[in-house]
Amino acid sequence: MDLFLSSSVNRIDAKGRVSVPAKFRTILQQRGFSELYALRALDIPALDVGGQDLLDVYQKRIAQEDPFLQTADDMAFFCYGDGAFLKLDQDGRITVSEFLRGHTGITDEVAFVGRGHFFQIWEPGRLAAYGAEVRARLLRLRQAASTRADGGTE
Amino acid sequence: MDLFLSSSVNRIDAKGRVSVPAKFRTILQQRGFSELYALRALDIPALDVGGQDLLDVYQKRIAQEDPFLQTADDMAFFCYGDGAFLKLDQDGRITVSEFLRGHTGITDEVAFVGRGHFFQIWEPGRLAAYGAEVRARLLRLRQAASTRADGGTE
DNA sequence: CCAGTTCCCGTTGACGCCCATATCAGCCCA
DNA sequence: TGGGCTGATATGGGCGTCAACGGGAACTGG
Repeated sequence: MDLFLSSSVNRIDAKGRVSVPAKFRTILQQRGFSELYALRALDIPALDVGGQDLLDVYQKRIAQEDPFLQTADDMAFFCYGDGAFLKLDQDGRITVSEFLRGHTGITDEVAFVGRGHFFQIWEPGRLAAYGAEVRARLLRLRQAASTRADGGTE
Repeated sequence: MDLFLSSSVNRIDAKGRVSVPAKFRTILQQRGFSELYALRALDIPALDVGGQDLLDVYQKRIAQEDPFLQTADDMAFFCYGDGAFLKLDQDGRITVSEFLRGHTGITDEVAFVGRGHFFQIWEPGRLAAYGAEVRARLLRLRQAASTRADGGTE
């Protein structure tokens, strides 16, 4: 299976390194990437991480915009300025730089979360809080739907 | 018959493994799956488990949503982030990770419950409590219906 | 020369692979 | 009808492999 799926938490060592889960590394290797592209997510304290293919997606999106308009400028600023390459060492670890810590609040542990064609990096506590939010929203969606179907018996 | 049906309880051994019921394994093998896809259920302390086909169902559902809206994001987060692959060992066992224990409250025994095209994993005690709830709800429904049919004997 | 980084090695614990045993159900045969 | 045989299943445990992790040593750029 070549999808990023499931989540796990790894510890940061004294040198500021953390192991990327082996499952995720395997997927990246299959696609031929030895470097990760990381991007600060817009509205959550997390980073979207993937191979160069993730960057390509954004670049193609930007190419569609009119270069004279502000949107193109904003997008480019976002994806280059708020992005970074993370190098994997021989043991499959990355160094947790200030770039990562600042946006996520990461201190000594990192949560890796699969998102399908990419994955995310979180501070474990914040991830748990966000996960609860998401579940609450989905549950409301579901209840709204079943209430309509029932005709309101609950 | 290729439906997940009936329930059974198996014990977790000292290494944290538990046998998946042979009937369920047979069904999965017939469909050609050697890996299970497990997903934390939204409103109950159980996991929905199936083959990759179960994941496909969710992916198709997500594909219907506008990828730029929050709902699509929530759904993807739920099905990838709150999901995991469970690998069967050669004896048809899975290891009960923290991923399973946290959401279900499982400690030393696991209840497997058939649900048709997938099955569920429960902590036996909670399953019994939930079963009682469900029966009570169905009973009320039935009584309400027969009361109305009687012409309002209240 | 120093700080940060990269390479490399050893340790530890978790997990997968393999085999052994117990329990049970179905079955055959007397 | 009853008793033993047989095969399948659940369960226990030994052992090798690998991932996560810690730390020493070399390297590099300022």
